[in-house]
Amino acid sequence: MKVKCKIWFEENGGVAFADGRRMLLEAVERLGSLNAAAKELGMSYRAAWGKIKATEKALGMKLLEVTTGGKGGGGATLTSEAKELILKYKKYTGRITVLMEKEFKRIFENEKSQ
Amino acid sequence: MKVKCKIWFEENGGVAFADGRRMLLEAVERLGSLNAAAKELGMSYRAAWGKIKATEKALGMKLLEVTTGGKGGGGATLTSEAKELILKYKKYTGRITVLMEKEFKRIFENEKSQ
DNA sequence: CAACAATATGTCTTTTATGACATAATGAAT
DNA sequence: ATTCATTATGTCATAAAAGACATATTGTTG
Repeated sequence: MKVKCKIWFEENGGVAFADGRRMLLEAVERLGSLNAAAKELGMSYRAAWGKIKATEKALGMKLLEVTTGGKGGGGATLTSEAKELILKYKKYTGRITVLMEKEFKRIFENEKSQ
Repeated sequence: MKVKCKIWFEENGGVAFADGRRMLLEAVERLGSLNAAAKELGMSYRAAWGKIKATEKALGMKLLEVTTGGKGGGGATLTSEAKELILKYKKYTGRITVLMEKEFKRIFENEKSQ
């Protein structure tokens, strides 16, 4: 038996930010384009854009700095808020994952500590 | 912003056991009947039964000791495996919840510790 | 000013999950 | 043997989530 965990952030009740969104933002940061990021993750641009918008609305935070037109048609980069968010998110989830593994071993696999 | 977490157990990939199932099992233990437990939780017997069956299959573990017929029509009680499972589950999730709160404060609210 | 590649949205379809309905089967008690 | 409240399941309807399709907008570059 394995233990799993999904960690996400909420603001006033609504869904907000979890691992899928984090990967999407990281891909945008790396590729400089939401369209390219969506392609890389195998999802439609429409879906990716929708997730970003929903997250921005839920957290009340602007995530992408966007330009349209121009050479290459435009692009998107992360706001500093977004960068800080994914940094803290990764730090947090990494730490929790370690703690969960440790506690799981303690409670479920080390019978004598019951 | 708040952090949320859903913890569940898996066995070979499938869903298995999380908080809803735990409450259902506890209600069965208290009431001696799956039917009564379902009523208490405001779900249909069909749904409750389906969840139990799915969990038993996923974990490869018998959860309910069942009798049909007789005075009162029958009833259900928890197997010792089931009792042990919810005990450990509660212990585990309780511990993780505390740790998550603590880490959240440390990473998201205590700026100087960045 | 026409072309281009990306952002920006509305809408429709498909899939998936959840719950509702109906109907057996059980077996002690009467 | 009839009754009764429960377990046991198949099937169908409904709701929610995810994805597909189409189309407009933008603004620099050639």
